Parts: sequence; C-alpha cells; structure tokens
Amino acid sequence: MMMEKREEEMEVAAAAGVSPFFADQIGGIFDMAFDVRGADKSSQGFLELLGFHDLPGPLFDIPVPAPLVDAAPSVPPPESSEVLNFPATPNSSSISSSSTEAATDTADPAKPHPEEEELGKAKKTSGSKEGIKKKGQKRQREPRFAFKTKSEVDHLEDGYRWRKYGQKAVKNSPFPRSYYRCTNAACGVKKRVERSSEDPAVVVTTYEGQHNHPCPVVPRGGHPAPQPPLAAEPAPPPPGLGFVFPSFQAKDLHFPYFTSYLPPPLDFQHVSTGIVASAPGDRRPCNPTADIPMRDHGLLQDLIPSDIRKKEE
DNA sequence: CGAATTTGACCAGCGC
DNA sequence: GCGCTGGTCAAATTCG
Repeated sequence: MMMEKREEEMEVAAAAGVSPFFADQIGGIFDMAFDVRGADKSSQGFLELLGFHDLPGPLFDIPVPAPLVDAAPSVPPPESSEVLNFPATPNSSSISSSSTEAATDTADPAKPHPEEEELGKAKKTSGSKEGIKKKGQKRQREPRFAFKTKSEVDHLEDGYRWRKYGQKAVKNSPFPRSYYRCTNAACGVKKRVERSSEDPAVVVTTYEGQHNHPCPVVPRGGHPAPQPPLAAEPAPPPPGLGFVFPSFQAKDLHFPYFTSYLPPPLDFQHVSTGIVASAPGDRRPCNPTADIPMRDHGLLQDLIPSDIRKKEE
C-alpha cells in the first residue's frame, strides 16, 4: 500500500544515489544506500550511527568479483545516502543497499524521541511490557537503513544475536518478511529481513535503531570472531548500531572511494579469510576496524570521500 | 528445561 | 468509516 510505495520509492532513490561511485569506482560491486532519516545528520555521521566512530584509513581492499545486485541510476536522492556494504554470510556474493522507509522525522519537535517511542510503543493489548502509546501519537521510528545482499541465506550474520519475533507475508512478494529483535533486553534494535520479489537471490535487510551494548560476536556455527583486544580497555558500547565484522582485517579491505566509513554489519569471514582486528587498543567490540579520524561532515562524511566532496564543491 | 522459532491474532496507520 | 497492510505480541511448538 502506501508504506510499500514509500519503501519502493526509497529503494529506487537509494539505488539512484549509489551508482556513480560504486559502479565507476569499485566496479559496481556494491550498491547501497542508507536511510538515516531521523538521525541527527548534522552531528552524527552515518558510521557513528552504525557504531563506527573511529575508523582506520583506507578501509577495504576486497577483490570482490561478485556481481552487483543493482544497476545504478545516477542522481543521488536528496535524502538518501549511500554506504558500502559487504557480503556477510556464506553464500552471499554481493550487496547493495537501499534506503528504506523514512525513519520518521525525529526532527519534528512535536514528536517524541526515539527512546520515548520505545517506551510509548503501542502495545495493543493493555499491560504490555513496552507500555502504551498515547492516543493520537504517531508511532515514532528509529533511524533505519537497509541494504541488499545477494545471499542464499536470509538472516545475515552481523555479530549480534537476534530473536525472530514475527513473520509476515508481504504484498506483491512471494517471500515472507521476517522480523528480528536484538536479544539484548536493553537493546531495542530491530531488523527486517525479506527477499526481493524481483530477485529472489537478493536479501533485503533493514535495520532500525541503534545497539547500545557491545556485540556478542559469536558467529553461528563457527569459530568465535576474533575480538579486538578489549579486555584491557573495554570500550563502552557505542550509541550506534555497532555492526560487526567478526573476522576481517581492515587492511585487507580497501575501497578507494570510501575511506571514511565502514559498511554495516556483516560477517566477513567468508569474504576475506584470516582477518583480524587491525589494531589493538581503542576498539569497539563490534567494529574491529576503527581508527579513521573522522571530521564531522555529518552524514556526508560517511558517504562521500573527501576528494569527491571537493570536486562536488 | 531454557531459548529460539512459528504462527495466528490483534492493533495502528493510511488511503479511499 | 472501511479495508488493507505493516508491525508486534504471545501462546504453542521446536530445538539444543
């Protein structure tokens, strides 16, 4: 319906914004964008939103021969941004992202804070744990962003543990949409996973909210991801999604045109082997790669490399 | 036995 | 107001 419409629009816009960079600069391997509406763009970069606060230099240098998921149009949508994304799970070969529903305007002073929303989240049945939403108050949404991944598995490993709490059939799609919530009781992050009706091989994952805790990082069915040496210096859980790259080494990854941000959540162990946190010390639990001094350009800094920004300026 | 998943029901929001 | 769809709950079921 309308939500669907909106989502479609967002996705299109996302795809549109991506291509120029990805298609030309990295062979069109990745094609993604994030919807960070609702986030404070002026003070919080996308990576920060994700939990990537201190990212190291050139991030990735992944020889990814995989095909791209989406073709890339050209005019970047005004409100969507693009960010790298990577194959995450075994079988995933390529990724693309798309912004999704507008995370409702957190800018609107009249509307409650995301946190408030959590509390006020309407629970139909009275006595809900989550509280009761005030009447007439629109449901507030956390900033969201989505990305597409060409993968055989629906649920991509991102280092966090998720509990599935629902599944719904999606209109105009033969594939159901699954709803997951972070298993950390204090963490309200959610994510939706669905397959693209257009390309069944493509999994669309939409994250909503930010993790407020360190990631458990214990990739399913595998060796625990090499955790950064945090023991001596436990990093506080970043107010971001805190996506994880359980087992990849930043130096092994390099994306010339996207050196100031990291891609979202994904398990790189199947993309690049032998990967380890690139540097000890100041590392967050879920983003072993981290150290890139980031200037505050708001969302822009996360999306467009400085040299590109200069050109555009 | 606890945790995770499945699944039907219910509610909110939106367009008509 | 009605119908449709997305999103969430929670009981039942399955899994480890």
